[in-house]
Amino acid sequence: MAEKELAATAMRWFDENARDLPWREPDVGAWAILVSEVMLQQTPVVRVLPAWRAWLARWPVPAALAADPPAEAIRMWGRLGYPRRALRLRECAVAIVERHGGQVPTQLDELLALPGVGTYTARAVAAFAYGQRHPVVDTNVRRLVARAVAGEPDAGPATRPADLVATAELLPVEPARAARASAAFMELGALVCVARAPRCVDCPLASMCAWRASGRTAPVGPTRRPQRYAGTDRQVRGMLLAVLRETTGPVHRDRLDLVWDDDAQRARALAGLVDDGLVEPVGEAYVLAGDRHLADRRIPGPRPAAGPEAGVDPV
DNA sequence: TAATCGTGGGC
DNA sequence: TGCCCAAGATT
Repeated sequence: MAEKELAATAMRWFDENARDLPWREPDVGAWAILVSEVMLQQTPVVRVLPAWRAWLARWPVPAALAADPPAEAIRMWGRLGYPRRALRLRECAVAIVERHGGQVPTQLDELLALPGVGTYTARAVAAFAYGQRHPVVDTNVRRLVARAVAGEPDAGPATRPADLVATAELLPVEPARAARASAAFMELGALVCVARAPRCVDCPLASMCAWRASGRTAPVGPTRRPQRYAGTDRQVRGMLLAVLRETTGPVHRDRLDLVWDDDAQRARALAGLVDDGLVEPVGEAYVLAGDRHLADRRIPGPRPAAGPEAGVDPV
């Protein structure tokens, strides 16, 4: 009972307060929605907006992206973070061309089988692009349901099957309305029922919120967060990739040496980038994956190559 | 299950 | 300033 009421109230609020996001326009196709969902994985909306427009202007259909080398996708990804997503999105485009005739598949299991598409993204596409009735559970929805329904101050660290079940029970029966309810829950979680300082004063669900009814109990223990960034391999990877991204053609390793002092850590980070398929070694230099054809460009380095360069020959 | 994987803005 | 956090996926 209260469940239906929750969705109905959230949707009424959504009618008046939804942000004007371009991927919510009615004529937006499944590919554009899929691209937005991947970009929005752990990346704020404001940073995604321009990247999404540029990406779709260049690759309006999956086949277009599939036809370009990974390096182009990595560059276009810019500074959105987690560049493996760019790689996977391109692999995703390849899979869509090979397995689905260039059309984003409609079935949940087919979507889940795509590279870089997990529990959340598959359901988001099925619901928002195709109007199917699936629970769409992201961090916002989990937090909102944990508070409003379970009366807890926060959700657990990862999405579990039980989260999908709990959210599914809140959704209206009619598929299109269910999808809209999911969007409304997400928006409420993103704008009102936020993590740090929830704005219960502005929340339409306040009167039916279990957490608020309990007096907004505090979290039990300090939720551990091993998130540090400074000095990690992640930071070094980011700095190395930034240099490669902004350079056309091979970057000599002596140049990459300038990026980070710790030899062992720098080597580890670089090896990781190669291992992930983001970067390729070319002789004594490195390029973004798929840019080996630029190896005949002059490689900036202190020592001009004498004789035929080892390892530069195309395979 | 928990760790890993970028980046930048807000407080 | 340093920490928290943002529409997760993968191993």
